Amino acid sequence: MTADDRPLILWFRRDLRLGDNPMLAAAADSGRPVVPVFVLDPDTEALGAAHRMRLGQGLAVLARALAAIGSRLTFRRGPALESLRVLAAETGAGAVHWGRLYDPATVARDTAVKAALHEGGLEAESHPGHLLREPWSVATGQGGFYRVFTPYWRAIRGLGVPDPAPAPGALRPPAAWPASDRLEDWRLDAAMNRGAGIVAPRQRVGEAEARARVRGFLDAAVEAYVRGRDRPAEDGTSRLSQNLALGEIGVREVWHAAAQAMDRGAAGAETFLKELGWREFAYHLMHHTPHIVTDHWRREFDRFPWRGDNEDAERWRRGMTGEPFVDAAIREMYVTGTMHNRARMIAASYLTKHLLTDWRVGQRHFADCLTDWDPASNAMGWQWAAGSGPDASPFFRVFNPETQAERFDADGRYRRRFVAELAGTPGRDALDFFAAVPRSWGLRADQPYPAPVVGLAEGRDRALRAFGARNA
DNA sequence: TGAAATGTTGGGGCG
DNA sequence: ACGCCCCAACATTTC
Repeated sequence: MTADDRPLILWFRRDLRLGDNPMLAAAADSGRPVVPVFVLDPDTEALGAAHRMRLGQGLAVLARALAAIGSRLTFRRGPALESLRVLAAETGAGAVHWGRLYDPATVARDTAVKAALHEGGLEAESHPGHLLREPWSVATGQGGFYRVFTPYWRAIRGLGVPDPAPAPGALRPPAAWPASDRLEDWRLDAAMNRGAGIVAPRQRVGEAEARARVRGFLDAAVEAYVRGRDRPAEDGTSRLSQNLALGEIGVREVWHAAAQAMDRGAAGAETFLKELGWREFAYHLMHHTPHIVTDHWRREFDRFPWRGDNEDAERWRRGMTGEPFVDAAIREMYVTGTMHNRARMIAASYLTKHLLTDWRVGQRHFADCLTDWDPASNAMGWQWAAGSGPDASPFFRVFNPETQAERFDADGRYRRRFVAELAGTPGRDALDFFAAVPRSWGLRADQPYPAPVVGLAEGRDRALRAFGARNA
């Protein structure tokens, strides 16, 4: 039997890179013609506006990177299975390969796609690469899964991580390139409205930029990471989340680079590796308990008297709670597309505790506004903040935004950077907030800063009473 | 990867 | 010299 020489379709999803990409390495090794494709699937691409825009930026850069090695990214729109079948028929492809994803909706879709492709006589193969390890490959001594981060971390810390595969120097083209949509015609930034023009230029897009950032971070900021990562006014974090979310850089490559930095004595490298461990833990949890994405992980919170969406939550969404650290956090998100980790904890604690609002209200809003949105990290983070998650902050652990500001933004630089009303002469970022948000909100930089939605002591007491009532 | 209330301790001022 | 009070600093408990 001769080797199959029919083209191989490479279905790109959240792995917009050439290096450290097992699917791509396998395709290059096969020697077969390769047809790279991205399918905009209406069923599963009901994405938040910011992430959707950011996806468009990533796809444009990936298309150029593929062109540079003599290949071409084909854009198709429609249900994934149908689109892949049609493309296979058009190109005479015998196989579809893709990089595995782990959120419940995508797993369900991909399982069905794989079965149907097999049934249609096509080879269908999924590859790892989005994570350091497959979520099911880590188990406790009892054979179960981990519910607490520290033992999980101890378990994976010493395990080997596969070496990154090098980027292929070339991909064999098919006899003829299939027709493609024009990416620009998809208008992936349309849902962001005014925000697109503010957020887009602030993104670090693509594999080359991500890799440069890894190098820069591991050469400098990582030394002060243990403290610096908690100070949102400083450039003390890796800021790689937007790239990891879209797979613009492989997490395994980042892991090895950080491990090397640790070996040469870089102070914060171990702490940074641990953050990659948190991402991994989020996926481990999402695999074993998929309901973490939609329901309280601890079912007893089903009886908690959460407020659904409400006017206070709307003020939170608008960055107008009157609580400076919280508003700075929200406004940072509108302007930059991301939010500092410390700020996320504070904003989330404030919404779920001081405003007693269901964490899913915040989860949805973050999913709509973050360019680095990730289904596992977003769900775990919100449930952690709300107290309803595994290894979570207990519900009665209520962040005081003013105390937090004292500790992590003592000179007020972060708050003034994003809250124009608090700055004598507001800077670019503070003013851009007003340019990014909908005109219908009627916000202006020269209006007085609002009074707090709720007193800190009052909000805290209300949350603690609600928690007490739940237990009664 | 809290915060606030409450408890304990020990030094110094003072009669 | 001694007890008493005050209070800061720290520790523990509670939510």
